[in-house]
Amino acid sequence: MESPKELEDIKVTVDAVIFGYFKKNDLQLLLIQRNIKPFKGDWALPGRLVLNNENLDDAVKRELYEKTGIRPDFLEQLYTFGNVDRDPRNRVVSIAYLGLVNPSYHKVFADSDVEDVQWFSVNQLPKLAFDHQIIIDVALKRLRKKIQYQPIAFNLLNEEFAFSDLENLYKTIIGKEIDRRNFRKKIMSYELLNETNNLKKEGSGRPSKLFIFNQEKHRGLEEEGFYFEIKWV
Amino acid sequence: MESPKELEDIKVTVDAVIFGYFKKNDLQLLLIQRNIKPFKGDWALPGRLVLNNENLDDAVKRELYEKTGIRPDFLEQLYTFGNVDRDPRNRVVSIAYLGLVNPSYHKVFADSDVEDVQWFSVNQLPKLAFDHQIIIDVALKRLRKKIQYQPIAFNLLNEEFAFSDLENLYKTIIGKEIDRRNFRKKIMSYELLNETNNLKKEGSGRPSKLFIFNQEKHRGLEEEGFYFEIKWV
DNA sequence: CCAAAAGTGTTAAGAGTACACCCATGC
DNA sequence: GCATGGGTGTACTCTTAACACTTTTGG
Repeated sequence: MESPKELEDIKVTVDAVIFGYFKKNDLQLLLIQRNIKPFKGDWALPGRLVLNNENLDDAVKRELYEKTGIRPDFLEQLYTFGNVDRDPRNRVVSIAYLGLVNPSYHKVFADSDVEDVQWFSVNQLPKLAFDHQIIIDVALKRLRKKIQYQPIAFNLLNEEFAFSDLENLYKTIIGKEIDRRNFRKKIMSYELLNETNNLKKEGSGRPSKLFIFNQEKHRGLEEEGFYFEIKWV
Repeated sequence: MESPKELEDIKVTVDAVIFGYFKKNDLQLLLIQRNIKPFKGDWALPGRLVLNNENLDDAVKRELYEKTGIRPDFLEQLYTFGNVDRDPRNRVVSIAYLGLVNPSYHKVFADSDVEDVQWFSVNQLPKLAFDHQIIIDVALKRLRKKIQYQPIAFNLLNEEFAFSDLENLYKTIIGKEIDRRNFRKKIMSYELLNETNNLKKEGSGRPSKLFIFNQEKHRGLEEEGFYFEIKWV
């Protein structure tokens, strides 16, 4: 029943979907341009084969840092893509990760074995290699869902951020208008933001107070079984 | 920087965490007894190497059917476990799946390359091979969470079930008491249960009406962006 | 003083929670 | 008629949702 052709010879890779938030309405995604076949010249998620002696998480982190200069503030496993025909060369099973960074804290560069590294707006992605468009769709869906029950969006903002930044970030990711007053009330009710003495003055209008997300307090609450939730935003 | 030792030679497997609900308070899990080393004689999740020409999902389904006789009603990818030292023989990356079945619809048997197949109460598991206890912990956590926002628990019940069965199932999985009246009101408010004309008469007490979960209606609502939710049950 | 963005409170409707008695059956 | 489990309603509290004006700054 088993022909030799069916014997296992499967490559294992990791791929990373890294989101960065630039400014109002601009959620971007980190892509690399391939300089080898197949899909040479096309854009793809950063990723590579997993080495024998490295854990999956370490493999993604290293790959990201070495090939693009990024160390994401948030990184978690997304889903594993393993259909038979995803790569024309070999059977490849890829463990995809979802990461969040504040791009202003990380300067990206292209490693020598990559043609280029660039941020792309999620609304204007180039044609992607392999099944990477599907992976990105899954990642976006997860991100949209997850910011509603876990306070992970802060990883996309500056350490000190204005409340309107958070509000715009949520609007951008969810793609809906939200009621400013109710949103603020809800977020504030969790008492997870520390107010700083600093103000953001930018363009016209009244300057805004800056806040810092209190990671320690959040971890504490999480252990007590607390759950963050923003209903339908 | 790369020694030959680091070159990739990784095996890819799938493992399945299959839950079955027997009766009040008895959530069980399907395990097989290994008859080869390592961990010979120990119990483990059903699983095996993925063949070159089969998708991951197909691999789990086939493995389950061939080795235990089960075709789960609900099956989804859980998480991928790939730490370096999970298997003493080789580097193995395992894509774990979470499945739900009604055990009375599936008679289990042990395939020839397996010592035995058995259901175990989740509260009384034997010592498990590899890192399978960790996989099970992740699966249980996911199940507890997921029944609160997706109506998947019905896959564990008979097609026609009494309301109290559902209630006990939730109590068993979540491990908390729930208010019968409020629970019923909430579930009924989704209008996803069709009442049948049949009654369940069993032991003493008033017979109970039997219901059927309306899959089609649920799929329809899901497409409209409907979300099922049972708050903290 | 005008434009722009930040900051703020109240009310009405809906959802969640707590709680106890009657009903239908078997023995 | 009693023991067992099934079936049901109401009042209170808390959360959500809708909604608009004042404040602070720069130009």
